[in-house]
Order: sequence, then C-alpha cells, then structure tokens
Amino acid sequence: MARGRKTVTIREVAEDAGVSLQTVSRVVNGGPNVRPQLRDKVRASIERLGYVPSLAAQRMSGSRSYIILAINDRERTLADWRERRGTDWVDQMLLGGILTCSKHGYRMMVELIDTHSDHVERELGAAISALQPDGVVLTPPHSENRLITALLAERGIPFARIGSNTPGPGIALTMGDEGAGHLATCRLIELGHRRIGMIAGPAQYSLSGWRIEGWKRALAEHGLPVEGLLEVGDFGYESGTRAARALLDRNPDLTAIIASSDQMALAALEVARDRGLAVPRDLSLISFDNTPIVRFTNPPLSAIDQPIAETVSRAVEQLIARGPDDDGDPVIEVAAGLVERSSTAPAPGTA
Amino acid sequence: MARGRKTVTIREVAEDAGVSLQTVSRVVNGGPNVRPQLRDKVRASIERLGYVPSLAAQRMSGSRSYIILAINDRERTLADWRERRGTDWVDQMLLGGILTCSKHGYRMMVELIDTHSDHVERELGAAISALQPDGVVLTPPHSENRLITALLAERGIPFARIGSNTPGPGIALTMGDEGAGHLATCRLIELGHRRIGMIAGPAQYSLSGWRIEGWKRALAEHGLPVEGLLEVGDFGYESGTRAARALLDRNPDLTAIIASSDQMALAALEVARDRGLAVPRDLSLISFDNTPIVRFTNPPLSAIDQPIAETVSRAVEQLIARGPDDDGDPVIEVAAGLVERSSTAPAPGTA
DNA sequence: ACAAGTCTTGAGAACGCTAACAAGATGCGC
DNA sequence: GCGCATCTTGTTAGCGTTCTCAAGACTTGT
Repeated sequence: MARGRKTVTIREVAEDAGVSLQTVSRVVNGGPNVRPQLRDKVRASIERLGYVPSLAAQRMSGSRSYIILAINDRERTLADWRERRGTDWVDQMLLGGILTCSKHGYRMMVELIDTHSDHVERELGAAISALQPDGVVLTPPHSENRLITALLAERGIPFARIGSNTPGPGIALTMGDEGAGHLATCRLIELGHRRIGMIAGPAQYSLSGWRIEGWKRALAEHGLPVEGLLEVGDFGYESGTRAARALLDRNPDLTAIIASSDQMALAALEVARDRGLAVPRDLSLISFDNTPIVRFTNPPLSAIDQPIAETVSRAVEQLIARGPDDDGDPVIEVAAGLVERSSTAPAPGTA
Repeated sequence: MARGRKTVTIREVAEDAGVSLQTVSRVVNGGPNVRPQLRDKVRASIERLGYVPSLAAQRMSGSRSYIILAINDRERTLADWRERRGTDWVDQMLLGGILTCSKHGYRMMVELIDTHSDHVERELGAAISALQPDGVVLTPPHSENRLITALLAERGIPFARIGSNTPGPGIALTMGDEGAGHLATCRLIELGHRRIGMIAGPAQYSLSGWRIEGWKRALAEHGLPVEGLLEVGDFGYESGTRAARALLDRNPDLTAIIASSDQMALAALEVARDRGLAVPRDLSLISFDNTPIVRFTNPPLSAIDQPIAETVSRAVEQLIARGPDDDGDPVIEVAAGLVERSSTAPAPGTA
C-alpha cells in the first residue's frame, strides 16, 4: 500500500524494449532460447528502468518463492535474550543462513516456534501456508520432532535437520556430537585424568544424548567408570551451578568436567573458585559452544567448537540445489574441533 | 513448486461454507459488515480446513505485504562473525524486531548491505522492489545515509532510523548516545577522576560523534581539559589496543577510560594489565554495549547499556501503526543506563 | 527447392487474493 | 405500505509473473 512511486513492472520493460512480456520473463530467468541481440536489448531496458521482479508475483505464478524458512525454538531464544546470555547459536545460524541464501538469490526468514506447545503443528503450518517457502531449516530441538517432520514431509517441502544424525525424512546434518564428546574426553584422559564428570544438556535435545554417548565410549575404551559422574542441566548458568556442586560433592576425587554449554562451564568455573579449586591446576574444564565469552574468562576456557554457521550454510545449499523430487535424503556429518585454551592441564600428580 | 499436497485456498473455504470468496476475505480481514451467524460459519470452515491466506497473493492484490525489512551493515556483520566477536547488536535488534513483528502478524526480513559500496542504492532498491516491504528499519551506519533515506522517501516507504536523532525524513530513534557519554563521564568525575580518556568509534557512525559530545560536555561542565584524551577506533579489539596504548603513552596521569565498545574496553583492560595497572585501582574503565561478555571478564566491566531490542521494537511498532500518509516523523529518545560492575572505583588518592 | 525439423517469439490463461462496484435484503420514518 | 438509507452479500476485474500452447522464422538434409 502507498507505494509512493510507480513500481517498474515487466510490462513496462516489454514496451520499452518492444517485445512481449514473455520474452522479458525469459531473459530475466535466463531462458535458453532467446536471440542474443534481443536479449541484450531487453537487458538494457531492464537496466535503464531498474526493473526487479516482484517476489510476490513470481510466487503467485507458480515459480519458487525464493524463501528459506528457519525454525528456531522460541522459548530458548527468548530466555537467552531476556537474561542477556548471548544467543551466539542464533547468530551463527542466522548468518550462515542469510549469507548463503543471499548468495543464491534466496532470502531467509526466521520463525520462532514453541517447543512444548501443542500448537507446534498449527504454528508451523500457518507459517508454511503464508510463506510457502522452498525449504525449511530445523534447529534443535525441533530437528527430531516427529510432528514437524511429518508435516513437512506430507507437504512435500524439502527440509534439513540441523544437529540430527538419524536418516530421513529430510536432510540430516550432524555436527558430530558423539565424536565431540569422545574427543573432549579422550583429550582429558590423555592428560592423565581418570575421574571425568559430565554436565549434559536436557534430554529433549538429542545432541545431549550423543555427547553423553561419546563421553561414555571414551571412558569405556579406557576402562574408566561412569557411575555418579553424570549431571543434567538445561544449558543455563544456574543449572550449571547446581550440577557442578552435585558433581563435586559426590566425587571428591574429580579432576575434570565437561560441560555441554559455555554457560554451564562458566558456572562450574565459579563453583570451583568458591571451593578453592584452581582451574586448571586442580580441575580441568572443557565446554561446548565456544561462544565469544570464553576467550575472556579467567582462565580462558578450552572448548569444543562446532561449525554451526558452516553447517547451516550447507543445509541451505542442499535445500536450494535439491530438485523438487530428488529423493534419498543424505546424512551429512560435519566435524567438530577442540580449541584448547587454559582451562585444561595434566591431572594433579601426573606432571 | 512441488507443493506435495494441496494448499488450501480461499475458494475452498468459500465452497465449504457456502458463501462467496469475498465474504471469506472479509471474515479473514475482520471486515465490519458480516452477519455474526455467517461469520462463525466461515470461521468454522477456516478452522476445519486449516486455511491460512497466502502472503504472496495478499500482496499481489494490493494489500500490505506484512513484511518489515531490516537493513544491516554487511561488512561489520561479516567481520564480527568471522572473528567470532559476538554480534550481540544483531541479536538484540533481530530479536526485538522479530518478536514485535510476529506479535502484529508481520514478518521481519534481514538484508545485509555494503556501506561503502556505491551500489548501496541499487542493492536496497532491488530488495525493496522484490519484497515490497511495508516498512524499513535502518541501523547504523545506514541510518544517516542520504542516498538511502532519499530513496526510501521517494518511494514512499515508511522507515525508521535507529541511532539517529536528526529529524525526518523517517522516524528517528536515538538511544541517547550524547546522554550516555555524559552519564559515564559524570560518574567518573563523581568518583574523583580528572583525566578521563575516550576511545571513540569510527566517525562514519554518527553515534560515535554524539558519545564524544556527551563526554566533552561533562568535562567542560567541570572545567576539565580534553586535549590529548581522544582516540578513535573501529569498535574492534585491535583498534582498542592501539588506542589504549596511545592514550596511556600520552597521558601518564590518566585514571579512567571510556571505550565506545566492549571489545575496545576489553583491549584496554589487557593493555592496562600488561603495564601493571590494576583495574579498577589504578585505572577505571567504562564500556559501551554491555554484551554478555563483560559480566565474565576479570574484573567484570561497568558498561553503558543501550536498550537496542526495545528501540527496534518501538521502531517496528511505529512503522506498523503508521498509516500510509501519516506525516510528521517523530524523533523518539530512549534512555540508556549505566550498569556499574567492578571496573570503576574512586580515582587513586581520592578515597 | 521442399518437407521436416528446431529456434524464437507471442498470446492467453492461471496463480490466490482484495478493491470496487452492483444487487438484494432489511430497517426506518411517515 | 411506500420510498429511501443502510446493511449484507455477490460479481467482476485486476495485481505481476510464469506456464502452456501455438504460430512464425530459420535450418537442414536430400
């Protein structure tokens, strides 16, 4: 409403170039069968008039919508934001998505959806009907929600599940949570640690389970025990405090902790300090996420770095490249790495 | 393309309810003149069929697009991201925008645009033509770009300029940068500081200038000097290091620094530590941004907190509420606050 | 040089919705 | 009970684009 000035339409370009609408359309969309001479003429008109096709009209006439919808968890996003926790995850995924979309002439739209709500289906359905996206990117914890994947599959919309490694429906992109848990644990074992606690994320996130699996596998491989070494948090600071206390209370001989988020690691750091444990001399710490915060803590934290942006970027590229009826949804694994800073050291009495 | 299943259209609803298309449209849009009985019947059909109007079609037929476009600086966003600096600003503004949009049935789309590029106009023009947004939110440094504001004004698209306090065209929403600079400086003066350095942001951002103005005004009010106390950075860490060194080299008697970003403050903190200056005993520090990082540094930083999310939220609400031909673009001022942590203390020799 | 193709171009319908107008139903005053 | 205003509903015409199909122009092989 209230477009102050005229919007240049394909019709004006056609008149200006003295051709039909259809010819202009063909030129715009890189149609194959247009005489070069005419093509250049039309291009010149487009250039001069500053014509840009209307997304809405394109969508209307049955072509693509050039929209990729990213689904995020409203609750977690809101909580992170309200408590100024820094939603680095959102940052990363947004940027990875937006940049890749724009590279291909697409746009990314973000939709926040409640996880627990029984309206999940309705909310998502509404967004899809309204936007008619060409693809959907699901982030944890939505990635494994049966209701959601079923809905998308039924509507025939290509979608990608970030942080999931179970095969179809939908492309799965895992960031190697099992491997990352294993990697972190092995590194600690290598440093001589024998009692390694784990502060995991909520079970609702399947990646939490995978990280635990990796940790358990590493311990098992070295014949180390697991009992009493697992605590579950919700990724937030307070839950980290509780978990770290429980872990230390129960295991006086604990020398290392792996935390499934930076916030929980920060909390553990604080708990250790309160109890007179020096990090990393008395207690080693490895966190997950590697958000910008951990470079500036005292000491800077060693952290598992998962390439979120790259993963989302790959998801988008898959979705765009993917033809309407391609089948065989791949499972793509992107490897995580360990950035070692100063919160890890040889176990006491080892050096 | 390839909508696997049918999309429910207004026509099916009309048939199901036994009324005309127009009646359904009226019900959907809250039209005033529909018999309650019929209205309920139509609503029931909508509910049962799960009908949601297509945004594209709505846009096509001349109604609103229900899209608000947010313009961000591509360079800064990219740099922040690449260096894992944490783009809290983006976070904040996105969330404020997305949440407020969704509350009103709108959607927010993010467009990254190069500041320096002479394609600014072209890029923005293309985005507008393609999306035909109902409103545009401009963030620094685009907020004061004449080319951009002229383009938007000419096209008659309502827009808001975040971080700008110059009157029209477009709604201006300032986060009180002058006042914030003044506030921080006054607080330091109150603590007994007399030599207060300023690490400002780049001139390209008008807010940099305003913060300097506030700082100068506070100093002037107390008859304090300004000479040699100003350094300019680019908001990034490295520039902060350079600026802090220059400031301390030139002013051995310096007891306080105000930095125009958290990153630059962090750098100053590091420089101080290198030189054996204890913060806050020997040197007080106040930063701008108050991103999540500064709560976990050693010591935690006192910081100016600007309500970015709220500001963007208000911008969006103004844009949505604003009729097509409302005139008189307001200048809205949102006040910033100072969150005092442990990087500020009485000047040496004062206590 | 002619038939059979291939390339190039255009005309018209369709997408889903709303604005503008038209027509029928209802209410009111006298 | 009649004429007029008002409320309610339906009909038609686009919005800007692409798709389908058909027609004209140009090749090519013989």
